[in-house]
Amino acid sequence: MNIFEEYIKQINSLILKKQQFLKLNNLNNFKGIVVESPPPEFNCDLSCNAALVLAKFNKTNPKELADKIKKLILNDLNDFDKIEIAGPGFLNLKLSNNSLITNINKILENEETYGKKQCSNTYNIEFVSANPTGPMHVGHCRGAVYGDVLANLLKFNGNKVTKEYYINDYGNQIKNFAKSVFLRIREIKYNEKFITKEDLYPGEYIIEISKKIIKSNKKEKFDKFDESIELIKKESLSHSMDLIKLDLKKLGIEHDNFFSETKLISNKLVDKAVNHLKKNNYVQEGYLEPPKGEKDKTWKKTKRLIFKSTLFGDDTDRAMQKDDGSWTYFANDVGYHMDKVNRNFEYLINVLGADHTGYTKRITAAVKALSENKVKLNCKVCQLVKLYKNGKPFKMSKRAGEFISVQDLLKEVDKDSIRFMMLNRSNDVELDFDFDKVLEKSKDNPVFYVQYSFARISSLFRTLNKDLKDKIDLDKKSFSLNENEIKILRKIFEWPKIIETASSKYEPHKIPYYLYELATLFHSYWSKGNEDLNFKFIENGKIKRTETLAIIVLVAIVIQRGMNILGVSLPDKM
RNA sequence: GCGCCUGUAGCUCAACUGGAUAGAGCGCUUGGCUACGGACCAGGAGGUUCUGGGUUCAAAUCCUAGCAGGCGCACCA
Repeated sequence: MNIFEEYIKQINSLILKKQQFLKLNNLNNFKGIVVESPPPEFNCDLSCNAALVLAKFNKTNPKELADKIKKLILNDLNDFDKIEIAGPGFLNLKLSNNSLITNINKILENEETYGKKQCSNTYNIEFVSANPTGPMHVGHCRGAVYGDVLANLLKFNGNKVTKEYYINDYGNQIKNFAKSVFLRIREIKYNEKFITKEDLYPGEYIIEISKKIIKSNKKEKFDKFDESIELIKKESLSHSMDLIKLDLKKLGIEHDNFFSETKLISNKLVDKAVNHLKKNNYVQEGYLEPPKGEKDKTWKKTKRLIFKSTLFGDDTDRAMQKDDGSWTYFANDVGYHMDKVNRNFEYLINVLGADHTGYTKRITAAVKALSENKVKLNCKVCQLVKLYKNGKPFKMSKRAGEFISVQDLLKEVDKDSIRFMMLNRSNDVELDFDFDKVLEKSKDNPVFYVQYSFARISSLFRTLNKDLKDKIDLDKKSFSLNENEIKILRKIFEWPKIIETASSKYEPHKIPYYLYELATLFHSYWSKGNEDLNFKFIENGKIKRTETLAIIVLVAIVIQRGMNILGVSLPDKM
């Protein structure tokens, strides 16, 4: 149920019915006409721009048109008490008490699904996909939470969502990773000193993995790297992925599918994808231009397979093969995305870190080519996270430039705060994450502030000895809302719209912002009781007005739905 | 040189995707509350929305030319 959508339908069909009376030649399919919530200073519930939009297409005076529409609405629809024309021709509508009650009851009766937009599409969200050469660092955290909440959001609306992790377990970096483990094993077993080199991974976790491998392979001698490489690769990858999965679990994230790059190669998915593209002439042999900007002396002009991604909006065509004829990383990814397309997803979403900005065009182009434009791939880039402590840039690393791991972060900050704060910004803005702020129990800390409002509500219900799910009967004769309640109710009406834009534009940050605003209105109402005893909710252990109870339950419902989608807990005592 | 992102109050950011007098938090400042749950609430000051041009009833939002910052710009992954 979405109150704006319901009334725009009614208003539009009324206008259609009375098109001649309104002297409108062109309705332009009602494009751009919306009902929304007006700025608070216009004390009304809904606002509609129909006259403004239609006046434009019919070259008439918007205010006069607004006046006609106003009369029609008051005549034909009985949900409204009063309509005012404001500004250039906005219709500001005030709902009657009866329609307020009807709308409140609708929400109370469908509390589990309030805000849900009925959809049934299939989505694949690929996110995190951190290299399996080590544990997750903070940089991965933002994309992880973003992807997870996006999945929750789309699922809430009834879509089928597959959360996927692409494991880059192929290529040179994995070889170096295995080599590092091998050398650590030699170090432990034969006391050979581990020498730090550029390509090798020195981290503590490598030693842990090495120990585990020694333990599970007591007979193995680990004499030559070439002989042990397969065994080491397999086991260390599995240990490494376990570490990552554990981190994710602690953040409340679980993927549905892990897709291995190695399997992609062994199943010849790349060859299949390339052949598919060749048939359409999207891939052919050719030469690439040397990279512009800094001159690279090692550049050689070599004939190779090239994907014509410029046909699909990329800036330059892309190499599918290296000099030695093997596939590039991109070619493998094309194979992977061919598989996604074949699995019949309607929408693909890739959540990437800021360092992959330059990659999005080519893979988006590839999906267009692979699916003949039928499947939409949307690459969402999460900008950097900057860590602060006490307002100062913060580095926990022993050596400069080393990333702070998720484990380190989790030692200081709980999952709820991490999740909420990681979404408290639009994904394409850099995010400052302050360790101290996040731990504060104050208005400074939005997580706390929202949770606190729910704790207050829970406490209220304990005092009343009532349950949030108890039925509420609103009396039509005596029904009236005070100024605070009407403000809150109007905010509650906005919830479905927040869900709608957050999910259709992939902007989950709308939710924390909204919840914070809702919590503010509630805290404000609560405090009114301190100034004026008339505003106290309870008298002699009983609620004074049923209306208040209903409004508070609505707040609880929306905060629960919202925090549920964010994956943040909502304690009833704090 | 090229691409993507960003530029809004002193600071960190919103702005229903083209709507009405551009809003929050922090900081500054004035006051109130001290247990329906205290960790809050109310008010005040603070703006050329980076700059110039354009599109229209209407621009922070769209187009265009610049400026500034960030991230990238392999046959790495």
